[in-house]
Amino acid sequence: MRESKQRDIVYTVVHESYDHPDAETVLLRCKKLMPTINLATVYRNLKTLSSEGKIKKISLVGGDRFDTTTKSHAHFKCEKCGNFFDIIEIPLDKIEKNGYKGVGEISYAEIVLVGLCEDCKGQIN
Amino acid sequence: MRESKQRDIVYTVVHESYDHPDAETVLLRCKKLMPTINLATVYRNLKTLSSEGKIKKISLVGGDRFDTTTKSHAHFKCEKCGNFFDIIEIPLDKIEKNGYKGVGEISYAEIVLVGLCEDCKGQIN
DNA sequence: TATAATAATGATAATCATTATCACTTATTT
DNA sequence: AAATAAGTGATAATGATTATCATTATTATA
Repeated sequence: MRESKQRDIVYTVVHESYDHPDAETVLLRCKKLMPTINLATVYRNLKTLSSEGKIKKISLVGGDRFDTTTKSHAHFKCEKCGNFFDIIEIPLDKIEKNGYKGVGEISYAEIVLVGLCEDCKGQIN
Repeated sequence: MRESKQRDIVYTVVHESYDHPDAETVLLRCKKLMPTINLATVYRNLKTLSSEGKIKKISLVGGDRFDTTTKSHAHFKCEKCGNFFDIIEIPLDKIEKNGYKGVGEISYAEIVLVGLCEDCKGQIN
């Protein structure tokens, strides 16, 4: 694996974003740092960084999202406004590892809790 | 909402499948019951049934999957062989509902545990 | 029960996210 | 500094899903 300015930029952008951007958004933010950077390069590096474990990919309806929190944590999605954010880490052992038929070993959990965010719950409509 | 043989068939197929089929697989199974049924119709009805809450859509890398278990339950995906199945229901209250900043109300959880299935764990390689 | 109104279908084009290709550029090795 | 090959940019291709639209089928009503 060789160094590349583009890959560094993609990592920096994802690492400094706290809103779980999708690939298109990552591209836009990268362009502020390097206007010539290409969409394919962003996808390529999102994939590379993801398989290296340096960033985390969250598969979601409407496209993948990315963050850099390496610890296993859950995401919350508001059904109403679409707001999407982290919730504090859920320890894996809370989801008992044993007793599930067919499961050998759990390495990580993808947890998306869906409901209403505080703001939407407070609204009349 | 009017009745349609096609929608009934799509529902029946999803309901009687225990392997979380994707849209293409649902189409193939529907064709056994109605050879003229169309892919667009399958997609349309998967969406309709899903927003009605009659079937459940699981967003996953490599395309959406469907099942009819309405109760909140978790899915397990083997990293090695791709095997994908339900694990017994995880009660929502085990994931404490309170104390997460910004979360108003949780209606359901999408939980995918990723790891190795029993068979793959047992293998040498 | 025939007819009108309109929801659903089938066929297919369009869209959207993502991946593949390939000539060119750049980082690293010698 | 030249050789090697990984990485990039531009763009075509792919695969899943959605939109369009003429035709068909379901339901309400005369």
